[in-house]
Amino acid sequence: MRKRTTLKELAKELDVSISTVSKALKNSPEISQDTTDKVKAFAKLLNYRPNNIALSLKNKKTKTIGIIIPDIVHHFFTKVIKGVEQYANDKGYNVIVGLSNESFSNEVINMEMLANGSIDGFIVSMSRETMLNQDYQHFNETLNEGIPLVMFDRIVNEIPCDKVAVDDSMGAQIAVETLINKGAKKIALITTKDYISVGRLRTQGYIKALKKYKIDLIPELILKIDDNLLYENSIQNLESQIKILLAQHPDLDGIFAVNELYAVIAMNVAKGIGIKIPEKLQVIGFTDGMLSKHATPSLSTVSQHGESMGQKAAELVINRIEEYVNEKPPKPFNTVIIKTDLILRESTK
Amino acid sequence: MRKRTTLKELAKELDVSISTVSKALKNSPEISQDTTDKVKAFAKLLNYRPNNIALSLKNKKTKTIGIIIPDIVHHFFTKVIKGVEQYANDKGYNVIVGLSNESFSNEVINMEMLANGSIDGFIVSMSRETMLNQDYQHFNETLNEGIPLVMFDRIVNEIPCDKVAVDDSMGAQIAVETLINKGAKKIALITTKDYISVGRLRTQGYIKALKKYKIDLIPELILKIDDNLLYENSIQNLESQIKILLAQHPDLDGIFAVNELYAVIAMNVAKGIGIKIPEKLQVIGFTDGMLSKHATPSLSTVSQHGESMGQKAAELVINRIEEYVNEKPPKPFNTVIIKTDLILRESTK
DNA sequence: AAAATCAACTACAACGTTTTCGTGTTGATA
DNA sequence: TATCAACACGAAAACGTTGTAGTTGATTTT
Repeated sequence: MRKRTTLKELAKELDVSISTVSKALKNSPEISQDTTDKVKAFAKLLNYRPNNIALSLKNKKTKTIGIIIPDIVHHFFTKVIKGVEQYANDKGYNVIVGLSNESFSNEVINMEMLANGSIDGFIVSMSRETMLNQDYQHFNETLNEGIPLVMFDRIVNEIPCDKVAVDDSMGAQIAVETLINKGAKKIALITTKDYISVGRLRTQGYIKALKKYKIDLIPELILKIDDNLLYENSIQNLESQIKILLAQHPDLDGIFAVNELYAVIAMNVAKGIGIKIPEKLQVIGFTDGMLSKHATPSLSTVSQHGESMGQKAAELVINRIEEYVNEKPPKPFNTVIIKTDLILRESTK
Repeated sequence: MRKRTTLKELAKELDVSISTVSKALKNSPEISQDTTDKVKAFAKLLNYRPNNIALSLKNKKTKTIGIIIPDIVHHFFTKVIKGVEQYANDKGYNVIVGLSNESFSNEVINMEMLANGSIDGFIVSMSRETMLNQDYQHFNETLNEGIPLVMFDRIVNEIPCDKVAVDDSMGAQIAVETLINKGAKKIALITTKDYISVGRLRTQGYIKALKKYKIDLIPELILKIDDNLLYENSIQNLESQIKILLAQHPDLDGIFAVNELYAVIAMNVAKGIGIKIPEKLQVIGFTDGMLSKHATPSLSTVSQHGESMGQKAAELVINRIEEYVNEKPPKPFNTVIIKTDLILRESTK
């Protein structure tokens, strides 16, 4: 087991000073070509590579960013991570992932664990519990310590930082308008409880679309799901609610759901009781994941471009990080809105 | 913007030495109760938290582990990461994620980027290209440098390290035997090219099951998919191959696919040409993800317990890491096999 | 009263770098 | 021959910690 080579070792073997070795490896003009060549050759021989940690300590930057998300087993977040990785790696940054599991305390612990110098900046999507508590102290503390923070998807006005969001309201509105234009007269909404910002915004889009087309809003047609329950229970609960909805409103001809899972479940329930999709009932979801593509019928859905969001978020944090070092006057915070695309498939006419 | 507090600052303000502050915070008996109290109070006031990087440099361990995977937009890998995170966080470790995107050079670059002191150990699932190249030098180098490495899922004998794998062959065999027991006489296999170890092993399981039941192996019934193509093309290619297969073998009554995507696509193609599932054709996949649960009909599948794999892998690396520090004689390497479970749903009788 | 003990600290090296500021040779110039 | 760059290199500080090895001054021991 060969130990890592250090400058000191190279210096000793070559009988020069550590400084000389360091400079030679950096092609400093201070060092003669002769020595430089010798040092480099020897360094290569011993497979020298500088110790990142030492560099981090010296430079006070780690070249890594932390991303904190509520759940990794989720197509959307996974896309975002991919985007972050891409941009970050391009810029020579590493990405360290923390999972909050939708828990406030996990989020706090994770951020504290990383804020001790391990990372240069954060990219965060809040946990459900944090949104519910509305306790943003850990974010503000992070910001106070001068650590850049970019929030995405689940964002909130109270925190002064850069943000990346999907145009939830508009995406939803367009989806619902599309249903209307394709002939739907009575459209149900399957959404989350209000404290989830994206659910709330998508609900607003639904309402706007109805208003625009002067369709009366029927509160009974809005299912607000509490997916705080266990996964299996939550699904069964949703299924039975949809069953009731379809039974009570046999003339329902459109469903808009705020994620693809809800949409697919709705389709499955409807198919189960013999309702033809899209002939009798049209469905549009949100998030263009595996489920949408391979459901039967395949699901028309609003694509959020998670990868772009990730890239943008990474770009924003890294800009802040490198801006801090240049001591420029801080720029005002941006909120970047990523536009959605409606992808039409078989679940709409 | 309040800067991070250091021991030095605390020392200066309190007019004691840095050592005293450090020791007081660690409750050293060398320091009087009086001083200890004062230091602690002041540290709390200034929100002091030790700098991780400095500690890493001093202790020569970073308390973070790197996980390198081919793709993060993939239910199985995502489950594994979750398992790794869980165990690692429990033990006070952070997790840094690197994506190879199935590319050999990305894998190498990512590992080199992290091996420079940023992490204490690796958890890796090889990229497709690495398996194809059979170039494992970067792994061996890592091991030579004394960095523990645990491989999972896509493993290979040539690398002397701990491994975590699914019992691919047995999982597949049981699945195929189940199809046979449920009345299937002519069973097709949809698998990957042979250089993917898991595909190869699952193929072996298929063959074993046929042999056991004395069913002749018909080479035409084995579809070896090259998913090295772009996603969309790859899917279209697969669809047309399945279409041909079903046309040429109208008596086909079983399909075993080595992942859930292939299985779902096969079901969709079959349904498209009017074949009833499971009455006429039974299908079993591999990997228990979202698709399996919510396809119509829902897919019977072999569950690989990704989360357990992740936990086990994390346990193995961390054990190695902490073993190294204790300078114990190295233990022989383990290969842990995680057993699969067959989950029966609607795609089988 | 000298020596030993003790409590409560401080100094310093070390972890691996980078970088600033020397410093000792050269060879050329005045 | 004294002066001065130019050249090639080295010493040391700094990043933030920790732990070992002093260093005090006071108290106890003999």
